[in-house]
Amino acid sequence: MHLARLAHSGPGAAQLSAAQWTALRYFARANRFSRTPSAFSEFHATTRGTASQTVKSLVSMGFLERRSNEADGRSALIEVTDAGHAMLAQDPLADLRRALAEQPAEVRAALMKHLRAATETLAEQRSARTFGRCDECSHCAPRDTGAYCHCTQAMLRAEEMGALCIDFTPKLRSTG
Amino acid sequence: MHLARLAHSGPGAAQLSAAQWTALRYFARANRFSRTPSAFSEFHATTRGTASQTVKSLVSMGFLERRSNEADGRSALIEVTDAGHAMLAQDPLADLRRALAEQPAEVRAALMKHLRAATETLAEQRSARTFGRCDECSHCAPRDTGAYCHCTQAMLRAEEMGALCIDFTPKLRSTG
DNA sequence: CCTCTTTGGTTTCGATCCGAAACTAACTGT
DNA sequence: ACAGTTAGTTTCGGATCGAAACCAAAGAGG
Repeated sequence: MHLARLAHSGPGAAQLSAAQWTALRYFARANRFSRTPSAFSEFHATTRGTASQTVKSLVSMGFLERRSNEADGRSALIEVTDAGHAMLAQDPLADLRRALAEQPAEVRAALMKHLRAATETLAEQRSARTFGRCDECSHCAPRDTGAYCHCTQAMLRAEEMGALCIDFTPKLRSTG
Repeated sequence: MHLARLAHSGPGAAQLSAAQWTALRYFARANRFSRTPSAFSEFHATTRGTASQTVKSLVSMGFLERRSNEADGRSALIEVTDAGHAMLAQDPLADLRRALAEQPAEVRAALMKHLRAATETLAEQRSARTFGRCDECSHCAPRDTGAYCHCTQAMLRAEEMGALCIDFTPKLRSTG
């Protein structure tokens, strides 16, 4: 609702547009299979054309870097630069994060859990994707220190397990 | 976050812009002291000029009606028309409401409570207003079936107690 | 090898939206 | 009466976004 508008009225918000902030956050959190303009366009519920412009603007500002994907000549792999991470430190939504962080841990966990459930219900109605973490995805099978992803048929390192993936599919919920 | 974008990608969303939906919802929920273009501009964290345009467009579409306020010649009182209420029935955010309504009642209550706390913290940092319900406002003193508002110095009927007010001030939280 | 289709991505164009600034009119205080 | 403030509008220019057209690489099927 208007929480988002409120959050974006902060001091550091003027430097980037709302769409640019969202893109920067997305590419900082998405895993290597999901750091493409197309994936971001789905995440942001917009068109590929608009997403392409947003990415282009951030690249020209030096906050994102575009690399070619040798496995697929059409695709591009987007990385957040050092300047991009520095900019993220001034994220106007960080205030909101801090506000939420003041809540006790178990309250936060319950909040996230139910928000996720609502999001999934909504995404299903919109026939849109959900975008979840690898360690909560049904494609992932734990192996050694990391995991094997049956979807991308690749090994994931432990530090990648918390990243967002476009192919996320929720694990079966334990009944009850 | 991107929940809002997702919610707005529904079937009926095309008929009104995001700002217009927000305005329509606001004027349907705000009490009689808060149904003005200025109050909406604060709620939406935008300028009075932009809010004026949004209201004007909705009036010309027949979803809002503008009445003069005899107590203050400058001010305008905005009302939602029957057509406006009919349009609200197709609110793309209604899907989100339904998704949340599937959660158990006490979970919803906890969610609202903590979201409100986060909003208040954030609003304080932004030196913005909070916009809460009259029955949770420190200005309200219960009287008979309604309440007396010390802020506007007016009697509120029982059915007005759930409306949003621009002058909302949270009650003192019970310590603990 | 050669088409057809699909997919990832970009560009252009027009519509819309929005914020800043200038302005009018009505209220308030002295 | 006068200055200062507040509610609201209008205009203008910039930013954004979605639709459509387009290009190139990857598959599919024969």
